Amino acid sequence: MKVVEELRYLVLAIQREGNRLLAAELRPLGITPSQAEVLRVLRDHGPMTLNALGGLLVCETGNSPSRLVDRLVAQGLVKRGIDSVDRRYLTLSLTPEGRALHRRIITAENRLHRTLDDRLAGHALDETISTLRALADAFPTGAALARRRGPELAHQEN
Amino acid sequence: MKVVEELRYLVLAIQREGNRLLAAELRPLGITPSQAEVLRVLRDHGPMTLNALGGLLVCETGNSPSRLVDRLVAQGLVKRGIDSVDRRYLTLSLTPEGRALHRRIITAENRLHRTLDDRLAGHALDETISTLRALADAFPTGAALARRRGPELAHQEN
DNA sequence: CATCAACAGATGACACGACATACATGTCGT
DNA sequence: ACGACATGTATGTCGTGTCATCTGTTGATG
Repeated sequence: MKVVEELRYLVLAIQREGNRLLAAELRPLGITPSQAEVLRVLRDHGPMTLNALGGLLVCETGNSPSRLVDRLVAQGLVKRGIDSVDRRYLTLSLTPEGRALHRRIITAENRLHRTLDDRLAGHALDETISTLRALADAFPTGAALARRRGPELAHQEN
Repeated sequence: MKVVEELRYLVLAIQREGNRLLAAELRPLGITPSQAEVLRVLRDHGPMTLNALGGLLVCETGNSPSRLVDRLVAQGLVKRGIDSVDRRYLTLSLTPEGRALHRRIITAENRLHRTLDDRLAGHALDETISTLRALADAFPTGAALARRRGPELAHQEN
């Protein structure tokens, strides 16, 4: 089995299991990992339009996460306003309930991170991270992640 | 952002984009990445039951990939027989069409692998692979991958 | 033999995730 | 002002992926 192929399957396996573990942690909160990512981005990067949100999400390639947001609005976690000067734009922001839930999400994610840290004990992650970044940064969702890492470092934002 | 958290998002981004690229390569063949994995496992590990297939798939945690197989049967790529001595068991095997398609799948996957190799040029993958294995092997689907790497090395197969 | 537990697989329900397309709103050239 | 075009969002469709539950078959227990 080629090295790059094993890498592909390892990434697949880890993503699946990580997602399953996180889903289990989040289930008591009534949300999914993708929904948690939306809340997190809205929390960290203030009110924004649907397109801008899509550009910061890793979990969706961007077309536009209308339906993902729909469910959060239905749960009262996100407020969807209409921009008054250009009515094409939405203004997405967290409701107080969304902000409160965000704190519990952090706790749940931290439990997952402890689990992962335990499994990774004894492995230096620097080289792994930099290798994976080299792969990811060339892709749109990898770029989304780079934007979230440090907006000040990103060039040519649209 | 914690290191392990960045790792989680990198894995997510790479899995998504890798899947998208592979899906694009496979689209002309009329199958999806998950379906390709089934064909590959059936090809490499002979006829088997649905449960055994589930145990070797990374793309699904195993409950049982009935519906995944359904579509392959509907396309005439997989034959679903019933074990004559115990009618609970299926006997899944490739049809000649499935075998023929498998060769074209290999070609498509190789195109993806070349793309990934290019992006990874200059990065030594050994440490990355071993770190990711440490993470994956503790999980069921990671164990599936380990079984596919070398059945002779796996202990306590069920 | 009757019953029941264990097991293989199928199915229902729900939320993604990707793609294509439709709709609504704005902009710009003439 | 009008009409082509661009842009932001919504929606339809399809194939997963996960969980829960159901059905049918076998085998063990009495």
